[in-house]
Parts: sequence; C-alpha cells; structure tokens
Amino acid sequence: MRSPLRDDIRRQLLDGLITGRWAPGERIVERRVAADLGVSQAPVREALRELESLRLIESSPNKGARVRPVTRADLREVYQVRAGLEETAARLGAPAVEALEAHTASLEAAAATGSLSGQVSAGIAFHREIVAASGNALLLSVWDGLGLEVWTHLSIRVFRAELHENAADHQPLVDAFRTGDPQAPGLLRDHILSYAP
Amino acid sequence: MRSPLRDDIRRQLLDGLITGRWAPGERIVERRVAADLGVSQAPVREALRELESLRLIESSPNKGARVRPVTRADLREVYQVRAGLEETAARLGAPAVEALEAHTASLEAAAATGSLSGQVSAGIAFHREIVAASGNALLLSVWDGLGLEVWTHLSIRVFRAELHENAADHQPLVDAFRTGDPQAPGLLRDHILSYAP
DNA sequence: AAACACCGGATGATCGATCATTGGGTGTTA
DNA sequence: TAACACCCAATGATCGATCATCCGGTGTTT
Repeated sequence: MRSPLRDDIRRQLLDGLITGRWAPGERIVERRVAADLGVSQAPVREALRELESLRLIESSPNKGARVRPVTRADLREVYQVRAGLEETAARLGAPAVEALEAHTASLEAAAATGSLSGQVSAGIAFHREIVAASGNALLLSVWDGLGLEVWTHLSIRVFRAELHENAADHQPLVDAFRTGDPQAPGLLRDHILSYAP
Repeated sequence: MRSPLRDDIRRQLLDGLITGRWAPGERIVERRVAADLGVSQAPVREALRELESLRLIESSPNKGARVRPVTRADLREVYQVRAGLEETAARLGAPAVEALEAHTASLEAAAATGSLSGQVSAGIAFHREIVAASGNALLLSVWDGLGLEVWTHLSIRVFRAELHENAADHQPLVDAFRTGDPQAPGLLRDHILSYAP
C-alpha cells in the first residue's frame, strides 16, 4: 500500500521551501516540477493546492503559483491566530499533565543532543496536546492547518529567530493545568504571544 | 475570462449538499459526477478536495469520498471555533461602526422581504466585517475556511434550526464597538456561543 | 460451515496529450 | 515615440486513457 504520490511531492516541495531552494517570489511551474520529480502534472497540482492552503505559495487562475515571500508580519499573524486558537482550546478542556510532561521531557532530550528539528517538533507536540485535549476536532484540524512546524523552521532560517522552545518556559503552563488554574488559557495565550517576532 | 471549471463544480456539489440532494453517508464517485456535469474527472477531484477542507465530505486514499453526516456536535464545534476566532479578531482591532450598521440594515431588509438566504448572508457579512477589521489576513482566511454560510444553511435544513440572525441581537455589539467597550470581544464570543445548538 | 485464496468489476490515482489563456515580442499607425 | 493590434511560445486547465487498489463474489480446502 503506497502512500499517495501527492504526499511525496508535497513533502519535496515543502522541503525545498523550508531550506530555501525555492526563492521567495520564484515562479513554480507545474510541468517543471513534474519533470524534475519524474511524475505527471496532476499530482503536482494537487500538492500545490495544499501548499497554498498553508499560505506558503500564492496562485491565481491561469497564472500559476509562486513562492510567497515570508515577512515578519506573516509570522505575527500566525502567532496571533495560534494564540487565539490555543486559548480557546484551553478553555474547552485541560490536557493530561502526564502527557505534557512527556513532551517537555523529549524537548529537553532534543535540546541535550542539540537537535534543532527535534526541539521544534517536541515544542509543537506540547502545544498540539493542549489543542487535542479540547475535544474539538475542528479546532485541532484548524490548528494543524496552520502548518506551525513549517513556519517555525522558516522563521528560524529567514529571520534567524531564536529557538525559543525550552522546557523552562513550559513549566508554568504545566503547573497551571495541574492545579486547574482558571487563568491557564490566558497564560497560554501570553506564552505564545511572547514568542511572536 | 472564464472562471475555473472547478469553481462551478464546487458550487454544484455544494448546492447538492446544502439542499440534501446528496444524502449523508452517500458515496461520491468522481466519474459519476464528472459525467453528470459533462466534465472530466480532474476538476471534480479538485473540487472535492475543497469540500473536504470544509469537512463536508470525508475521504481516504484509494477509497474515495462520501458525504459526511452532519451532527449537532459538528455544529457545536464550528460555533466554538468561530467564537474563539472572532473574539481574537475583536481584540486585535475594532471595525468601523458604519460598516456594521450597513450590514444590520441589509439584514433587516432581507428579513422584511422574507429572504432566508439574504438574512443568512447579511448576518455572515456582519461578522466577517469584524474579522476583516482585525487586520490579520490569516485570521480572515481561517475564518473564511470554516464555510459558515454552508454550515448555517445545513443547520437550518437538517436540524430545523431557528434563523437567529436578527438585527436586534447585533445592536449591543455595535454599541460596544462604538463606545470602545473593552468587553466587546467577550460580548461577541457570548453572542456567538448563544447561537450554538 | 468456516477460513482462505483467488478472480474481476468498480473506481481512485496517475499519466500523456490537448485546449485555452497569458504575457512578451514585433510590427504598424498616428 | 507612444499607443495599439497581432502573433506565438510558455504554461495553466482540462481531457481521455491507463494503471493500481479495493471489495465483493466464488470456489476450494480443512
């Protein structure tokens, strides 16, 4: 059972965007990509649509797609929306503290080995746990749709952003959830906004 | 300059879903739709992807798409997420009161002529104005991505939901924005949640 | 009869080819 | 020369056909 080709293509394109192989503003020609990857135009189109929903590319009818230049303003928007979503999530339901602690543990482990992407994905997993615990599947899918992992990598590469995922930052949140602190949602929001550029 | 075929197809499918021509759980066969509409399979696939992102259909690899049964729980989730998004929007920036009043006016006009879809879309436009005024384009696009107009029509048809869009409900919100009331975001959230089933 | 292996049609996924639009280049006119 | 009309290559949009997978039916084994 092979996974759909379009998923591979999407990953390839994502990788190119994250690493900067595709320059901002550059045109993405469907047939060119297809030829490079040895596939046909159709799955490339579908992959591009998914990237468009992540706002990594922009396209208009009959004119094709191009790499969207990433600005600080974009990042600010992402953090604002993310903060609102997670605050909402925290109001709807509290996560299991054990799960959060597991994520902070793997965050520390990744930091210890100096794994950048390990830290990023552990940090993301911590927050995803909170959103999932809301019990609202739509909220989770909207949150997933933000593509936070990609944006985080982009912000690090493009803006030399500090890697701000560290276990200490998350401890107050864990404590707030443990004690059922009614201010947890607000804390979470501020925590996220403090990361915004 | 014709608009893309896929847009027409999406509209046709949407209409079928809203009116119930497609029954919940029913399989949506790409070639069948294509043949019915006199087009080929490709644009139908693309249209289906868009419907999937609206969570109106569900699909899995190699197994195709089927109409997603709409439950009250789905609607609750939509309202919760929507409330969170609009609260966030209201915190980020206040809309122009004149614009809001224009929307309530057209809401009243639609109510006067008994136009159901007119009332729905005026009600949606009122809220969209608020989200747009946040200045956060991502927030607006996420909000748009909820497909509220479709969900509203569905809730009315499937659950015989009351049409709760009326100008009087919106007046306190307009007043709060006019006076710069810091509680406006919270009012807005409660306003939306009060509509949830 | 239950469990299993094996067709074969239906259909999603992908392909290669064609249609249609865009944008740039070239010539023409005022 | 500026404005305009036209032509054509590049390429997005769409098509018809093929490949690959799923699923139900059928026969076989134990």
